[in-house]
Amino acid sequence: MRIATFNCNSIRSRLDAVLRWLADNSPDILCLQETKVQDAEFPADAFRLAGWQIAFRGEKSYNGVAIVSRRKADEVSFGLDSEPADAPRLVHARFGKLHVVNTYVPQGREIEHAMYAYKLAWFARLKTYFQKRFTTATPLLWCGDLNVARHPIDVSNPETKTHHVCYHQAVRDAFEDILAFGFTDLFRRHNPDLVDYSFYDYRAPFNPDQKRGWRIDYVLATPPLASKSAAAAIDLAPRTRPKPSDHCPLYADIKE
DNA sequence: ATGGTCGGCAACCGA
Repeated sequence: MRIATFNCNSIRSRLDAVLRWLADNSPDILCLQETKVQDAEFPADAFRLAGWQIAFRGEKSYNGVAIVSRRKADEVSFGLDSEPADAPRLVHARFGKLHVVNTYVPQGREIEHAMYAYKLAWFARLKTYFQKRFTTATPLLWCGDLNVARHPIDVSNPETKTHHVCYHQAVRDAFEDILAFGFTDLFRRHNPDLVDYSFYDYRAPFNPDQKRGWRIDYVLATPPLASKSAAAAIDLAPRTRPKPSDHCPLYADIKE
């Protein structure tokens, strides 16, 4: 089976790009982030007409997550179950024994901003969420825009990014603390030395060789699935199409 | 070099 994740930066604006990516890549499950639309205005019919099931939760202008799937989920839930109430940043779906958690982690704005403390707390809350529901024996995939680069190889010019909210030591530590639950970073497992990014800031447009970016989107798997993982890659194609995206789809192939 | 461009939405916020 193929599982993928894509921060689409507005599902209405990127609808054609997403449907084309689905048709071209035929994933079983695609996790979307930053759909940026209220549920009543979500273009669900376009997915259903193309043969896809979809579960979504969003709000006006910001955030929003969705899970597109060939098969209908047996169970869907939304959000962290702890206080304070959170923006629509998490959707969980179960397909038989397989659990998928799709998150859009708070970006954090600035190290000194309250949103960065919120981001660090969000990671801690997510760890509790996983610990309460799952064990390392659960076939579980954690996907999404996690707004953190793990290692120097995962960001261009890392020495200049140590005070950035997506590479600061505290957020990297918070991420590793959740990975220690038992997650394997499938892209890095299959491409141990490959410099490939999943995000390219629109504000750095003179980037023809894709040399300035970040690997902040992930497919993470617990041992029962990591052991069956066969390949993982970032697809740069949507960056060279008529409506280029800042994030790139990332997918992993797992043997049945 | 400390900028730059998007998307939503209708002024600027967020990334």
